[in-house]
Amino acid sequence: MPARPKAPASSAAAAEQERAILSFWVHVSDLLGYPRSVGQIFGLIFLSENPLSADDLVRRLGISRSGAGQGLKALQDIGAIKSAHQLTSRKEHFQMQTDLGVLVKLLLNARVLPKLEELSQQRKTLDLAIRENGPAHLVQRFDQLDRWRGKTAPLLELLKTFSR
Amino acid sequence: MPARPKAPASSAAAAEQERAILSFWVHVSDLLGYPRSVGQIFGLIFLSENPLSADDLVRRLGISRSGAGQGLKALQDIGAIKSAHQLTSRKEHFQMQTDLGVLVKLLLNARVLPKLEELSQQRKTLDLAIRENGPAHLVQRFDQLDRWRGKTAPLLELLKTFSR
DNA sequence: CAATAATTACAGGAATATTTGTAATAACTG
DNA sequence: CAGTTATTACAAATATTCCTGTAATTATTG
Repeated sequence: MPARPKAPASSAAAAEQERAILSFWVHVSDLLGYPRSVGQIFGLIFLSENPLSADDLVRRLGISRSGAGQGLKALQDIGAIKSAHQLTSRKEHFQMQTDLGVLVKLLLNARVLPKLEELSQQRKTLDLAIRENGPAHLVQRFDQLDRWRGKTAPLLELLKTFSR
Repeated sequence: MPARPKAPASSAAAAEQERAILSFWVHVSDLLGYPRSVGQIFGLIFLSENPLSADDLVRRLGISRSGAGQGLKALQDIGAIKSAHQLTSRKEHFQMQTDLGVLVKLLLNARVLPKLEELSQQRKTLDLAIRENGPAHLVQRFDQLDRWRGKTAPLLELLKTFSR
């Protein structure tokens, strides 16, 4: 019987549950535009009682060492995980950020809002230029965009407020 | 002098403006997870005073006929453009949806919300299962997720309300 | 401070996504 | 309803993204 030290209440069911949880985080990762492996890595860290090293991930996911490194870096950059130094080992270990609320704010700030801001800025510039010297039908197009903006701008403001 | 019938106030500047507007829509398209060509196609339709046919797009973007067809289909599916039948030609022509507010709602409903809903459902299932028979440290993880949910759920509700 | 262990940078290869080309289908015209 | 024009479906080609393997760099230990 292969050794499996931790809480294997019903070993098969537990394994299935782990699989489902990994799959959940892979979906989240995908929704946010991160590669599959990033979701898997976060999933394992979420699942694990103790902090994990890059080599742990290599072993359990079958990915390359550098792939693990890249994924961990991405997760650290957005603040989803943080380094947790182990006394017994020299390798760097990682655990999940305890306050996931912070994570959401960081994600909005780092990925979503900058893009939206840039688009909003671009739109404003174009709008001005077109109204200055563009053909009539394009002015009309930007009028349409303005009406759209009237409806969505509150939502954007809310997102911004939320992310502070 | 090559013929250019419409409003060429200052031909070079106008061309630059068109390029900037196309680029804007390509960015929007990318943000929403659509390929580049979809953004370009919508951009041209946005720019054009009159409805455009698939062949117009082929000519002006240098893409293939079937690529144009696929892009147009995607834009129709989300309601960004609509078919506008021309008396003079047998080809199908397209113009942009006049009410872009509708577009935002459609996008939310068709792309964003379903994914969020599915994740939310998955989370609920997992949470229940873990609390029923999972190890203590995982129960704790889901407690953390719950706190996160407490902060983001209102935002989700708002999105849903908004999209109706 | 030499020797070793761990992480990072980056070019090349594998996997995915997008675009094209062709062939089949559908719609219109005389 | 035969001939023509337009659209759609789908396999193959191309481009992009992601992952791996190696080499260079940094950190740690004795």
